[in-house]
Amino acid sequence: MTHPIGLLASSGDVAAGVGERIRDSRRARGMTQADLADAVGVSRSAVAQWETDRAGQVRGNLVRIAGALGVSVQFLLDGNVGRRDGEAPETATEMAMLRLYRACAEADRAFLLRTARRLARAAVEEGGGAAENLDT
Amino acid sequence: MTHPIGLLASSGDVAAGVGERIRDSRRARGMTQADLADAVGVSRSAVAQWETDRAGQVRGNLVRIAGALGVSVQFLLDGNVGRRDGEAPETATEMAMLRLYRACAEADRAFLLRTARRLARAAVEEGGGAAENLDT
DNA sequence: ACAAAAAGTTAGAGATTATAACGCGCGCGG
DNA sequence: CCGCGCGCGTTATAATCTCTAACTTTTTGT
Repeated sequence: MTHPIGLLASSGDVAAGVGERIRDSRRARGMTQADLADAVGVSRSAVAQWETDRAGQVRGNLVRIAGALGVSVQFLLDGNVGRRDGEAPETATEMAMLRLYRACAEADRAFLLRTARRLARAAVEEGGGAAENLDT
Repeated sequence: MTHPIGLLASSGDVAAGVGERIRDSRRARGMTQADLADAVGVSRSAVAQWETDRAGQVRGNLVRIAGALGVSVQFLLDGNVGRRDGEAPETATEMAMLRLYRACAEADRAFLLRTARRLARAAVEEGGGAAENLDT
């Protein structure tokens, strides 16, 4: 039942080094802590705590911080290391499936999804394996 | 002009709709709330609360959630505002369709295609829209 | 229709964060 | 030399938010 999913982004602290990147980005823009605090809408000491990793996570302010600093949230969190692109349709029939799906009416799309889900499930169970076929 | 990304996160509530995207992405992978909860390491109800926007922000789990769902944090937060709308679909339901289609057995895939084609054709005729290329 | 699984909801405990206040170090002018 | 402003780090406290557990409702499958 338990799925060891930690293969992708598991090891250690996920948000390690966030403060450092915040500080670097801030200085890069020539802002003081007070400036950033003002831009984000928090107190100056809050910024100081972010940058010293005293506040493990930065709550919802992350998005505003990224906005004020002109960087992406992804960069603040990961440092832009583990860039992983989503998957795109590969074969022609898959693209066709997609096009048809888009052309359907809302209700029909729902129907298609449910049908597909049932069929897929059946296939998975038939194949004997767990749900690994639906991964990545 | 030195704002590569800063322009995106400028307006209003930044984290609106996070829950919806989490739920869509989860379903796209054919996971239950319990599965995602297991993968992230929290309780099932926590996931339910994320998806219903009851827990305003998702704290540091966002990174783990994104990892378990195979999407980027940026997508969960911003919804990938600037995505290309050409052929590559990253919307959750479309990805779901694709994923399920792939998981189906050969015969079932053919069946899905036929069904989709029929429904799509009906929709086109109904909506009076220009008949696009639904072949292939 | 019925049973089971999945999802939604609530109350409460626990943990985390923002704020305010204080201290430290540095540069500058009188 | 001393005081002053400035930028920054740190601590204690109050407020906030999130997670867990248990229950209810909805959906799914036979």
